[in-house]
Formats: sequence, structure tokens, C-alpha cells
Amino acid sequence: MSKGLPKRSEDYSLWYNELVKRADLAENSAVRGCMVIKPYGYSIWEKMQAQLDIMFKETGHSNAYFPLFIPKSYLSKEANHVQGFAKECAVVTHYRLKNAEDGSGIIVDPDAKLEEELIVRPTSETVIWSTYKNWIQSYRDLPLLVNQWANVVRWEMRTRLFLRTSEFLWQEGHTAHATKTEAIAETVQMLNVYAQFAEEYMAMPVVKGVKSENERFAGAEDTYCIEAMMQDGKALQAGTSHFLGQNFAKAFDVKFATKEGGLEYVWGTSWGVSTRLMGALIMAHSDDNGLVLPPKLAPFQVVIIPIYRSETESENISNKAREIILKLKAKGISVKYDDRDTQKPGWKFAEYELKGVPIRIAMGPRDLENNTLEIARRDTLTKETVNLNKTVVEDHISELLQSIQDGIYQKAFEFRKKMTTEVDTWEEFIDVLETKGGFLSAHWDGTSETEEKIKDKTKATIRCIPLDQSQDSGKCVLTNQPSKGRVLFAKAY
RNA sequence: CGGGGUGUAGCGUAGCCCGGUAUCGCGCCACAUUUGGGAUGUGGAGGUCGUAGGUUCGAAUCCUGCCACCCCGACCA
Repeated sequence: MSKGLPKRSEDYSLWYNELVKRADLAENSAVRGCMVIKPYGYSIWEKMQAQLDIMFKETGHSNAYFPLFIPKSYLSKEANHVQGFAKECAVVTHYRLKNAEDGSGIIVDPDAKLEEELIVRPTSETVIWSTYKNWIQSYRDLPLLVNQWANVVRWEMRTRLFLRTSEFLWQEGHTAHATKTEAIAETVQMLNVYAQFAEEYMAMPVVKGVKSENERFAGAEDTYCIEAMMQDGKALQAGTSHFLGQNFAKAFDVKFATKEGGLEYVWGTSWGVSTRLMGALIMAHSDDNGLVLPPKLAPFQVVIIPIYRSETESENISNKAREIILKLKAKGISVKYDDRDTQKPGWKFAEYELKGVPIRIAMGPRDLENNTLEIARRDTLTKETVNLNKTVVEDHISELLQSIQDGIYQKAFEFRKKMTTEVDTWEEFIDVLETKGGFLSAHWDGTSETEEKIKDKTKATIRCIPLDQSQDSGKCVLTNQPSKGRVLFAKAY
């Protein structure tokens, strides 16, 4: 087995899968379609969670927790909703096992059949709205702004680490409002929170937009989304925010007494991001040497690797390293000091590159002698020797981290720009899609039929109608019918 | 669920056509020399050959059933 990673340009899928495994992020579980998130990968997810949670609280939301199981009758109350999820539900039908009479092992006890089956939640709108019915009576109870961190199950046919697994971790916000305007404002606000998180923390540029009817969430009036561009030219839906209208309020009979003494259905939203963001993070920045993490989400931002021959040398370097670690920590920089003598320096260099640690500091006898450090940055793979007599190390590292955060965003931004093409004819559409990929900005006549035809012919779908869509009129790229503006097409994950 | 493929050590594999108790690499363990970009040498441990049955003196190899996984479709955050 070769030590290097497969080349990204040769086999993108293989590269991705190997990277996820080798960087200790996750692996396929023996359980069908499910994923084991390993400690290092999970610590990145925890960083994401922590930051998102702060942003949710800042926008007035509180966390709560609702049941894993949904009675079948709940799920079927909103017609579109059940239709959208029916084909991918795990269902609990029994509540007991017993020993087989022929001694062949444990079997499901046929006498323990549930009267009403329970669905393992594919999303929680239905359980939550059935609860909201009891929580909301008056306009004084509104708005209700709740988020839940949970796992959900969608029985997908084909799975892919982080991007599509049968079970995944996510957060789902579910809010209820007195007016349509307020609910739409909430939907847009949370879309902006997601976009800000993606760009500022994940260093991943996203397009904010609205889904076409075909791609809309089952049960929503409107689905807003953020779409990101991966390094193979495919699009990834990174987060969604839904304006639910009064659909769930009507399905679950959630009404409130207005100030004026009337009785009205409440307006709802729901919004979510999942461990899929991990996949996005990996695919947005990584290279042939492994993961590249934005400093703001790296489990540790700096790793220090001592290089020594003797015990004495090791001690001297450790002493010096401790000073530097204290200085860095005082600046709020997270550091790992790896003085394991079970692995050699070269091995560690490669290992931390694979794991995407933004900055590596090497300290050896030579550095001790000259009062220097070797500092390597992961994103550019460049090394420099800094003299501690001339440089304030904590300031330097701090600036470097910011520069890495900005640098990888900029790189991803340039890439997306390069991979976004305006096309005006069907020939161009096909050609660009086949040879280049990426986002195709094209006119569309606004009908589901046309979108469906394009999907059948090319596998490309409308990723979104950008919020900043220019209102220039034109002709649909397929049908030549009039169009109100360009939308983004792409092949998607 | 349709079409194709694969199951051999922790991982990746050779052997199968043509039957004789399993090959190589990585990893693991021990010792020595090494340590500024995934060290080298020597020795060592590790196997119900997916599973059940059949053919045979003898099966990883031939035959049959079953199971699992992967790839391509349909489905999808």
C-alpha cells in the first residue's frame, strides 16, 4: 500500500474516501449506510456546532429536544411532507425479541407488534408541530424560536461518507410566528446565518438562493439554500432554510388568539445544517497531501514537533517549547505539542499535513542554538525560519492564522469564480457541463417540465435561483421561451 | 429493485482456468543502528481462504444454495 494519498485529479471519489479515512475523520460502519465519526473528525464537528450554537443564541433561539420516534399518523398529516419522505423511512414495528423455538437464535416476537408503527425521524417537523399545538395559544406565545441538535435517519440507497449517510447528525430549527412577514424574515435571517458561518468560519464561499419547485423541501412554501462549489466542479447544497407558510400549522391545528381577538393559524419556518458540512469542508480546501482546515475550525491550530537525538536535547527543546506554548495560549491559539518518541519527525510532518493542521512548528538542536523556529503553513506548504530575537512569535503566528483563513477563502472564491460560466445556448450548456463542469448561469423559462427535461438529458439540476439574480430578461436555454433572469445549474452531490 | 463485479491476516492483494494445506506489500511485536520530510537491517506473531452443503484420498481452487459488500441506474441534506 502506498503511503501517499491517491491524486485528487485522477480519481476524485477515491481521493475523497481515502482522505476521510486516513485523516482520521470517519469510516464506514458495519451497519448499513451508517458512518462512524472518529474522534478527530468529531472534534471538528464540535467546533462547528459550538460556533453555530452561538450564532443561533445570538439570534434569539433556544435549544430543546424532541423524540426520535414519530407515530406514523403524525407523518401523514401534511400531504406533501409525507410524500417527500415516505420512500426513505426506517420503521419500528415491534418492541420485543425472543428466543426462537428451534434454537436458531433471537427472533422478533410476533406477539409484540406495535398497534401503530413508529417512524425513526427523517426530520422533526411533525413531532414538533404536534407539540407546538400545546405550547401556542396566544400572540403572547409567539414567536417561538427553538432549535434541536439531533440525529435523523433517511434510508438512502447509496451513501457516501459525510455527504449522504443513512443516519446523520444535524441541527434543525423550528420556529412559529404571528405573521407571514415575520416568518419570511426569520427564514432569510437563518439563511444569512448559514452563509456567514460558511464563509467566515469554513472559509467556503456560498451562493444564497431559492430552490425551484422541484427541489423544494416537502411541505414548504419556499426553500432558501446556500450552495457551494466543490473542487471537482460539482455543487453541494450546504444548508437550507424553509418558509413553511401555514402548512404545518394547518396540519396540526396550531392556532393563536390575535391581539385583535381573532383566531389565526401561525406561520412556520424550519432550517438545518448537517454533518454534510464536514464533507463540504473537506472537499472545499483539501489537496493531494490531505486535509486543509481553516484555522477557525481546526481542533488545534498549531502543532509543535521537537527534533532531538538525546534525552538532554529533548529536555532542552521541551523547556523552550513550553515557553512558546504559554505565549500562544495566552493569545488564544490552540497548540498541540507532539513529543511522542514512538514516531519520527518525518512521519509526524506527513501525519499533521494529512490532518490539515494549519501551522506546524519544528524545533531542533539547530533552532536551539540559533534561537529560531521553523514554521510551515499547511495551505501553501511553505516553510520559513523565524528568529525569536527579532520576532514576537505569538503575534507572528496569530497573523499567519488569519492569513491562512483569508487565503483559503480567497482560493476557494477564485475557484468558484473560474467555475461559474454564463451560457446562452443549449450547445454551450452541454459543452461547458461536459468539459468544465461547475455552475452554469443560464436562462430558464420557469417551468418544472423544462427543469425535469434538462435533468434527464444532462443530470444537471437547478441549484438555486440566486437572491442577487439580475433581472435581465432572456430566452430559456432549452426552450427559448422568455425568462426573467439567470439561474444556476450544476451537477450536484 | 434492474445491470455488472468482488469476498483470502488489521488493510491492500497473488494463487482459482489446470485440486496437493496459502504469496507479496503495508501495518503490528522484539532487538540494533537511526531521528531537520512517511528510516534500515535481522528475527517474529498473526489465516474457520464470506457461509452452508456437495464432488474427491485430498478443495482457497470444481459444483449448488445462501449471505455480505462494491460499482452503474432510480432516490437524496
